Amino acid sequence: MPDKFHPQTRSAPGGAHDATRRALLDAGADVFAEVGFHHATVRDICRRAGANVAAVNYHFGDKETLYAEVLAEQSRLAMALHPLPAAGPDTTPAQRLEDFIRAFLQRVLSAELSARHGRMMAREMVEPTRALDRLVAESIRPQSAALSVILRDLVGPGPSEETLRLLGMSVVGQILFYCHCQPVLIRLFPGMPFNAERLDTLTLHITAFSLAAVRGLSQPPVAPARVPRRPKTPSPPAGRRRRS
Amino acid sequence: MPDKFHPQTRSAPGGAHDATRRALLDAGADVFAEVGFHHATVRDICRRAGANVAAVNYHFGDKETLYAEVLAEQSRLAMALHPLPAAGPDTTPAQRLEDFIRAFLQRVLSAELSARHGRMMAREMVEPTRALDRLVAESIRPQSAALSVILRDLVGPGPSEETLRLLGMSVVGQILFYCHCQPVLIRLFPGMPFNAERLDTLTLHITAFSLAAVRGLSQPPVAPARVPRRPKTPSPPAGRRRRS
DNA sequence: AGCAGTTTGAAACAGGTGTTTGATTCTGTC
DNA sequence: GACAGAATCAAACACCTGTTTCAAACTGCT
Repeated sequence: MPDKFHPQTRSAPGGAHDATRRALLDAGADVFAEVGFHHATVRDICRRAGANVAAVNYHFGDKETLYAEVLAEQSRLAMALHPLPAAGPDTTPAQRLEDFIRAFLQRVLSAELSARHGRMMAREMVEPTRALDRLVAESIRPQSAALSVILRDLVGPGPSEETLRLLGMSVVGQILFYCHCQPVLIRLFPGMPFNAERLDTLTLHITAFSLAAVRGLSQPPVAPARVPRRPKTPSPPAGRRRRS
Repeated sequence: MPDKFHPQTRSAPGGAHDATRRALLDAGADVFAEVGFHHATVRDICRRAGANVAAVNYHFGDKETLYAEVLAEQSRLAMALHPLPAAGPDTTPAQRLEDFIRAFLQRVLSAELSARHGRMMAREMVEPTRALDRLVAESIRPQSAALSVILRDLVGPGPSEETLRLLGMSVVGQILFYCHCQPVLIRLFPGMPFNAERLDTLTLHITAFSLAAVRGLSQPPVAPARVPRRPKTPSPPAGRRRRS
């Protein structure tokens, strides 16, 4: 009466049949990354996989399960291909921050993976599926924790956890910008790629920017030219309404 | 033989009929922001607008034109409600940067507008429609230029245009993070809102972070502890492949 | 009131979607 | 070689989508 059994349920890995299963995962990765979950049609995926329309439902139960499987696999793949380099005891926090930023950028922009992981994540931000909860638990939260450790080493014991979170988001925000805003970047600076080609430039810039920021914030009163308080209009819509 | 005339083509603004046209724009804004262009159904929009299914096609020609109109209007609205405060000659660059960041955050997170503009922009990043070109030309490019002017005043004439662009993207990346990554933030830090409520916190943090960064980068050789070069493994896939 | 033009409404259309079906082929095992 | 189970296939199903149709209601004139 409930769902039927689908092959993926049987965890038996030695199955001889799963050539089409693999083909579906690969085709699915391409299609989902290109057009997103809802634009993707199982007919298209099956065509590219050289399989029948019924293949998705036979091997995965439904389209959404295939999607979740693809997303998880792409995430594992990106993480395996571009892991955070192990830090020795002599590795400075600054170097570890650069490593973190470079690995993160590689994972989301990587040309080898056609930036599939980054694109799928960006889509997941805009219309989250059930797969996101798993991804946050298994991948994002550990990364967030790793970044917090690095930042803590940089800023010392002073700043609160809350401050540390904000610092982390400033770093990650810079990274993800190049992943999430490609359509605008292409239109705003045409002919100037902000993708895997420029990975090193971006890594070094974001690292330098963030390090300067963190160091500047850690030793607060450097204040070369304290801004002279101006009238300060905190009410936003007060601006310029007076043309009648 | 070609398209029929649709009311919006006639620019006559005084028309008495456009109550349903307005209702469609309003309902469309809600629905498009909530579920995105492709998930949105004209039936749903029309139901909320208290109009017939045919209303969208009658008043706008098709769904995509309605969408473009809604997007443009929301953009204008966000810009009008949270304009960049005019800067007097005595306004410091630092203050102008804060103004820019606050206005930007307000536009994308604003509760008054239910963050509609920000959400629609985020979706546009993931699956751009034709409406994006217009938006870049009319709204994003001017904003980008305004930010560049502020940053130029902060860093002086030294840094290249290219560097200025990177600085700008670091600032905007931090801002948009809170707009684009809400689904992750909610899961990662539940019960801790990173939305309009915390607008002031976010503004001050991003401003302080960016100012510290820009100042640190402008006077390069502060270098309190130059990182000692470590072996530096640049080849990413060298990791751990050896299990046979 | 009468009438042309505009605007609505219910219903239908045409096309695409994920999924299911049931027969057919393949595969490994006795 | 026979046979059970797994895997594939073409076809159909059920549903939802944007859009069209065309008659009915409404509107502002004269």
